Amino acid sequence: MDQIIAPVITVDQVDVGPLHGNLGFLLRMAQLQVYEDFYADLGEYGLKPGEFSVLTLIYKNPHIRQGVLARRLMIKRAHMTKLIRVFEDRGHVSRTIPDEDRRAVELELTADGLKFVETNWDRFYGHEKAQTPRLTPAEEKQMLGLLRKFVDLEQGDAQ
Amino acid sequence: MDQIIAPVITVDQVDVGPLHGNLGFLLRMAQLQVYEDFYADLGEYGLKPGEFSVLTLIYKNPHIRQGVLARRLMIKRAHMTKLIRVFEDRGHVSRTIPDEDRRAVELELTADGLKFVETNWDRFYGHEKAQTPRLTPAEEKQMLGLLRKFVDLEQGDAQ
DNA sequence: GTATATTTGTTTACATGGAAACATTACAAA
DNA sequence: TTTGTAATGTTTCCATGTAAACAAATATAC
Repeated sequence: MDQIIAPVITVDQVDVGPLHGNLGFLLRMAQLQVYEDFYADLGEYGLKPGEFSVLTLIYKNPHIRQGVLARRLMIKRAHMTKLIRVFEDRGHVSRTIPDEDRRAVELELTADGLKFVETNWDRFYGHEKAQTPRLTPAEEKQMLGLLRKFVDLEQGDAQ
Repeated sequence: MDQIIAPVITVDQVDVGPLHGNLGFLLRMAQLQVYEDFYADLGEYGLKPGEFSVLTLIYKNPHIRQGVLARRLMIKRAHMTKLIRVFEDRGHVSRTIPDEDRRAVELELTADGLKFVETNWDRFYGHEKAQTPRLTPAEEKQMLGLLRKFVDLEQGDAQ
């Protein structure tokens, strides 16, 4: 007796339903894909996106306070404490408690930290170019602009 | 003797440098903001974005296999195992091992799971509307289209 | 001035998610 | 067949990130 077998759904047949128009879902997927590319390229150097962002902001804003850094990168203070401790242990970042406000902590790159950032700068920020072009250059520019507006980072131009 | 005090950097004065044009960074920031809104609205109901996505896909694709679901949502198989176990314990999802391939697991909503999805559908997918409009409707539509193209989900229409 | 509230960073305990090794089943080669 | 290889899901261990309670310093109210 023949049996009716339900067809097996393959990945590209999956009906994502309303997720098709869901911003949170699409942002998450996009981010995962970008990170995947990132690690495929740079994983071997032990560079991580979040860590390098932190160092970049300290590099660009010496004496920035830990809480300001955390808010700007949307990293929780509790987590920032741990991140900074690692950098301090590596000798890449120094912490100073300012006299004006002895609750705060001001951050600075050490000489080693500076060297690390500068030698890895291109490897890190030149990275986007290498990717498989999922969007045309015009589309990518458009998307970056929309994202900046979305996250309220429209002011000023890039480095 | 007067002392020269270095000006304290505030959040909106932070120079983000090349992160200004960095896709990974902007995507991450955008995603964090969307999730923040989401939890502000729906946190009290105990709904989580990832969980509801899983249920939605099982709802829209009954008998989908666990691995297919994982790949589509870019969730690692190891993690999917844990997610599905929770749904099973809650009585929202049932697992079946098909005869055609006894390694696989096919997923289905239980009656309770179906009820849960349907009663929470609007609360979940009607959510985007309520947000502070960071983008105009036209810009939002544009962004969704670009994101879909970016993540290769262009085919088909929503819902 | 003193009391209260807020800000800043840390600690601790927990939640979320991934990597690697594994067991089982299916497939391919000979 | 049987022998090796790949696919599927699970387990264990670890990394990343958050929540809540806390300590210290500052700001605010009276």
